[in-house]
Amino acid sequence: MPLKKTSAQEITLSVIKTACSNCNLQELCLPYGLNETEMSKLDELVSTRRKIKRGDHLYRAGEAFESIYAIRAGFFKTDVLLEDGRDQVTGFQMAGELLGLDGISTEHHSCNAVALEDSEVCIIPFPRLEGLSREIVALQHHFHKVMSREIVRDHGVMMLLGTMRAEERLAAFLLNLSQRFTARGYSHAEFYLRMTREEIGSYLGLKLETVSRAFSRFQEEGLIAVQQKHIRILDIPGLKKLMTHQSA
Amino acid sequence: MPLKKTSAQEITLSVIKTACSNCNLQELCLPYGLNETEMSKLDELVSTRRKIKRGDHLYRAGEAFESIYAIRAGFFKTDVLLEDGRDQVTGFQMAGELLGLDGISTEHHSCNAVALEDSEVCIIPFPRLEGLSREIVALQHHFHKVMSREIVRDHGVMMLLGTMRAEERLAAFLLNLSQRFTARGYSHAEFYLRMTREEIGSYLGLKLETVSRAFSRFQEEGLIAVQQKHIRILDIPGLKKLMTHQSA
DNA sequence: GGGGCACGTTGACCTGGATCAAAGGCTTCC
DNA sequence: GGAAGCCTTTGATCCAGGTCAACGTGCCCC
Repeated sequence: MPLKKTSAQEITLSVIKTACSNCNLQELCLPYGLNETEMSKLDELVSTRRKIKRGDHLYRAGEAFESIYAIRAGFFKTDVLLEDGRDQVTGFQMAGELLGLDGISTEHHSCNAVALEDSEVCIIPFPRLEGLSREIVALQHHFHKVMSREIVRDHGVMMLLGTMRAEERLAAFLLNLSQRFTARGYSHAEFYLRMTREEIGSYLGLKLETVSRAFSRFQEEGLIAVQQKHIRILDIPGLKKLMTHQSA
Repeated sequence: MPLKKTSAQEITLSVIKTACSNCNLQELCLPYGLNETEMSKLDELVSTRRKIKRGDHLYRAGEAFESIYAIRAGFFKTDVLLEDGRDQVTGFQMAGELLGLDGISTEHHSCNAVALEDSEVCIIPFPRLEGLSREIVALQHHFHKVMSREIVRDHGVMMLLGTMRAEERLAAFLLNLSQRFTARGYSHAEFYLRMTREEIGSYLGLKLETVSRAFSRFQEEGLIAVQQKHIRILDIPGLKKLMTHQSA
């Protein structure tokens, strides 16, 4: 149901629920820093949602690029496929994060986005976003920051893949998840992994067995408690130390 | 020497030389797709240059971010430093490419940019670029594409670091350089490397000895001719095959 | 134009993580 | 509720690339 500008008295519960101006992810997502008037303009733009079932694709590499997506709820992975069949997970995305920025470049998506649990995204038609960000300085600037942040994040992953040993990579991965869950108001010490050992390994440039062994080792050393996908982090400073101090 | 707006008859040779509208890198750089009027507006913005000597920094991690830079001539590397002293080269940049996009995110540069040969950059004050890209749709759109391209490039490097073996990485690296030199009108088969084996290794997540051995191996197999920094590519299909076919 | 030094090559050996293999536990879907 | 299959763990072995070491080379600066 597409949504038109509404006066105050016409606002229904469902409208309230679907507007950026009422979204509790504002601070993490695209609307960051907008005033009320600006926010309501953005509301008009971001009016449709899409639910994606666990295991389904939000988009696939090669498809025409039309929109970016803000994750309203759920958890995704993005991955890239090489001609010879090898693939790699390039990232895991959670609520408030944007998907699809890779597609702007060629006007075709360059990776696959797959839901790792039942999820919902806000659809942001890209040409209209460009239009609005010509009007709203704060939106333009924040969008640029978000793209830049993605570049910085990728440099961090390159660093991880290029210089860290297996256990350092996994420690960095867990600390990163912990920090992102914290920013969303969840426990920083206890969470369910949405992805398999193989997907973690793919992201970290390791084989699934190595990931599994590293988890076991962390458990032996009292750094974490693992049971399958359920993780409890017991010693954050310990993990940090392991990450930086190991191979000086 | 800062440059002010000039009327037609005031234009000197040095001004002509320094304008985007007369730059032969237009097609690769920021002005791509602009009409004449738009180009002249961009000329006003991109009015100062800076020369950087081999080995000098264009900017350092932590410095306040104010401008992005378009490489007018020369060759750069960017690298990131970890607290424990480990570092990694995150990219090599050549004429027509932009530097500094990582700084938008936090308003501080997140990596170092170092000239690998005597170089010259055009300084593009970022707030003014944002201003102009609110006026010029084509500029806005192209800038978004450039940032997105950087994200896609980084995913390619992650892929390389995460899934490829040493010789595949080096083959991918050589083919990428070859293709970028070609786009700039240089020979696709013969070039001087501006970086050391150690810098190549850092970028590719390998040790310098491994890079050196891989070069020797390629030479034995007749794929390339190497003498120190001078490279001649003899068998592009061979390198491509090696890149994809190896570990299927 | 010569001396020093950073860069590059090559060899020998070692090791972290890949690979191969097998068995046990969850989840999911009839 | 039961069975099938996926996911995970753990062990044994292997090897690509790292590490250590020594030597060669060419470039740059005085």
